[in-house]
Amino acid sequence: MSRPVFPYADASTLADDGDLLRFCSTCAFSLACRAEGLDKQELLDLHMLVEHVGPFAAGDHVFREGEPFDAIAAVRAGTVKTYVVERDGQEHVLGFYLPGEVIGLDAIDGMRYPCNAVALDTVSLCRFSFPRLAELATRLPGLQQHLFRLMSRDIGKAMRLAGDWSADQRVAAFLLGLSRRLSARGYSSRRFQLTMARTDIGNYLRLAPETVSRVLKRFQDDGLIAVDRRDVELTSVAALEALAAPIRGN
Amino acid sequence: MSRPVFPYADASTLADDGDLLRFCSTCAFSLACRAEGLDKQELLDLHMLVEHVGPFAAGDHVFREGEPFDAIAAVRAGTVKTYVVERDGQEHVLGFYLPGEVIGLDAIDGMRYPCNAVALDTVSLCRFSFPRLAELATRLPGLQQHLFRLMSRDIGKAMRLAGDWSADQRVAAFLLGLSRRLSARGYSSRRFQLTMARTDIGNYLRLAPETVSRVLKRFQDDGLIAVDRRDVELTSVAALEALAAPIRGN
DNA sequence: CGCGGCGTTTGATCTGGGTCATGGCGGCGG
DNA sequence: CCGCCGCCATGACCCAGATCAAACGCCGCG
Repeated sequence: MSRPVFPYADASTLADDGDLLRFCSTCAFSLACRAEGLDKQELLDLHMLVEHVGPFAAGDHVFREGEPFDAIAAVRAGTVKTYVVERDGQEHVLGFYLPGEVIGLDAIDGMRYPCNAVALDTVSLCRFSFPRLAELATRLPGLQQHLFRLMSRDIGKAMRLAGDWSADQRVAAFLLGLSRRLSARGYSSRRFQLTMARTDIGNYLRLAPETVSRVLKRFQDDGLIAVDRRDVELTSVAALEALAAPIRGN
Repeated sequence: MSRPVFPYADASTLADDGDLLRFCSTCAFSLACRAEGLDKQELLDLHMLVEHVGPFAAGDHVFREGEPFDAIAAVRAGTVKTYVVERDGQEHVLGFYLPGEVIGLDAIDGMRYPCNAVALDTVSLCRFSFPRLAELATRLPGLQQHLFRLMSRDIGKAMRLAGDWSADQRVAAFLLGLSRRLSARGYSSRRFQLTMARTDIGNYLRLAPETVSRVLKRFQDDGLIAVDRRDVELTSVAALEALAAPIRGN
């Protein structure tokens, strides 16, 4: 989490709202805050405390379990995986974070990162010092509200994953979740790459990697998807949604 | 959530810190804020927006899924269960909330309660209007920080429950979690009552109620606990902790 | 171009816990 | 005091998915 840093020293030179919007879109986090009603000056204040860090190469760690917490980060590009290692050496994947999503929120309580975060491909981040962000949030109610929403959303998401769903339901919900999240960031919702290994998917969904393979194979045989290695195409979103329906959201 | 209301109209009459502490202890929420560094005046501000609601009788609903969200609540006495009902009628327990714990945080994102909350015994609550609480939090950094921590903690808790633990591990962690949370509020950590039915425990831990029964029986045969109907005594905390170790926290 | 390793696929077998069925027990109302 | 009803316990059986085992590509490297 300490890397080449490119703070927005020139933030005050923006000319008009068009500039501002383009400026914001480099970091999804502030875009979301814009939706919460922050005005131009407030967004500039927010951007003054962003550090762009990265790129991280696949396999690089963004932070490690136990390190002191000082910042949350929004993914700007790439995929981040968070995980813990059980005492028996078993890896336990907590989440995958795509562009626009925020990592580190679970570290606020405890003031240490409770898990490891690793880049799955080439990753760039927007880093926000949390003390400074919290301080700013006392002056910008929209920012505070955005933080509350983000955290509230993560609570709901984690609770949903905890259900006792079947392997089919889990995999279908996982694929649809990726699809939805990618399309929200402008990528195709039908075709995309799995940036993570089958083993990672299994460790995330609490399934053996063999089971993930088998389910994907069966989905393909049944015409729900087309898989080739890490490339996926959803060929029957409706059927997937029927399977995943009970796990709303994700 | 609309019930007899007893706002703290007389908050400003407190004489000294002893009074204040006793005053705070009626609501664990503000006690925790006190630890975050709120001073006397700030605590009084906080108390001005508390509403004591209840009592609710066993089976009464505190709120229902889909209702508009306007307030979070700290449990003052009793146990609250939150749950959702799947489309197939299956009940899915999301959590049990003991005195001092806060319900409704998962409703901030979405502005509607995403689940039902029901009293398992006689329940009293401290209700905090969320818009007013958020507004106050912009003026009291310690309060904001406390809210961030609470939500961060819930994220971690939900993620831990999502692991693929064995029935023994789940039940052991559940018992220890209750023990720890109860003792934090001054109750015995060795002997306590299960305020929820076996079915509820199963729906929370993703186990069939029969499995809960069997595991409790085996724990008793192995000398880890003594169970009689809803009364439990932990007779070998060490052994339980060895089982539950991987599920740290709870 | 051949080699080696890892991620993945596929098949065979095993098992933890779910499901179904039955029976006991304690509490409450009549 | 009796009988009903909901919760709990216990046994028999079954199945989804884990585990074990083996072979197959894809890819980087010498």
